[in-house]
Amino acid sequence: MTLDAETKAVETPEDHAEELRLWLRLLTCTNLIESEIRSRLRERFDVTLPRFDLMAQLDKAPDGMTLSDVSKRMMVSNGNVTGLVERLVESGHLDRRTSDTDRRVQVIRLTKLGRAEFRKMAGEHETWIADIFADLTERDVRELMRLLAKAKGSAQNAVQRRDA
Amino acid sequence: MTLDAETKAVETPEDHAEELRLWLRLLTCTNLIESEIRSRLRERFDVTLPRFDLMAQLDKAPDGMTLSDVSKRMMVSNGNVTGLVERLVESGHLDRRTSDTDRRVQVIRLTKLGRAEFRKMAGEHETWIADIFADLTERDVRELMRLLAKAKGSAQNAVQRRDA
DNA sequence: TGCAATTCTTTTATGCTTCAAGCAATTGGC
DNA sequence: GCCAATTGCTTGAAGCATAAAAGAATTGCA
Repeated sequence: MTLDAETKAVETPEDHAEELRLWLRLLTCTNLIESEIRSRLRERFDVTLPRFDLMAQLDKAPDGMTLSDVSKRMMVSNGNVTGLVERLVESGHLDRRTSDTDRRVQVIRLTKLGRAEFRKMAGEHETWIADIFADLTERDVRELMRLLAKAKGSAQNAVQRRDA
Repeated sequence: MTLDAETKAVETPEDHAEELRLWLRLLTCTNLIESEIRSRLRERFDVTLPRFDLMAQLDKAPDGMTLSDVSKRMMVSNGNVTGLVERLVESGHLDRRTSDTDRRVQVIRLTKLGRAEFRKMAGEHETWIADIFADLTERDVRELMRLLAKAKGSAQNAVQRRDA
């Protein structure tokens, strides 16, 4: 069996068609769900996904966060956060102030309005997700969690290898 | 057991925390891989993922495709395709002509240059994906494929229900 | 103390993405 | 043959996203 596998690996340069199909399926599945969530957020609350995600971060940080913190947590660029925050301050959902101890730092937090709206959205959002995964059994969910964790680890290793 | 479950369902409005965590994991996992692929495409070939995806569609259609076809296949808006195609024609990767039988229709196909470059990129791309999923066993891949298919079906059902 | 390096944020240029509105060509019913 | 509806594409406005450069403030070290 081991010999066979090795022989094959030498004969045909490599067959990675399965992995490729897995990647495509992962991507389609995620995109399908993501675009459904975007639609519902837009329709129901007239809000975009990036705005929702930013508010979700801030909801977990009652004392506020710096723009850098947000940028790291959301895994998006600094410049991106600057613009996003600007629009959310504009609409009254966020409060932004310069830190007392370091004038380079901007601290943002949810306003009362922002928090109230987010909580409302988050509640519905959770039911949408449940609805979307309704056909999966508890066991399916557990297995997916496990395999996705493994896949994520594998991807992180690949990133590491390249960065090295 | 059944009674218990039902009782619980009535008492606590619902607990969908697991599904929510599954969604977040699916999203992070996909984003991690996608951004790694974007980086590599950019570094190695100075090309963006949307351009690569569009060329991938055209590589499978030697006789060309209409913009609408591309738009459906890629699941993006018409206006998006218009701009994408414009830039790829500009750079010499695509050939675009008005259909003989219907002057509304634009038919695009890869140029010789476009095809050559795409083939080169596609080859490396496949090895990147294999590298990214290297820690998964064959069995893991099969299981993930199966569960993602189920998840996709579940999501499609949810979309259907909402559209209805 | 002074100044170089670092850190935090913003700005700029470019590209992707959507939706909505609009234009051009074709089709279908009368 | 005519005209309304449909189809295919483009345009325009707004938002999201990045990388790179630059501007401010702080830190650390000689």
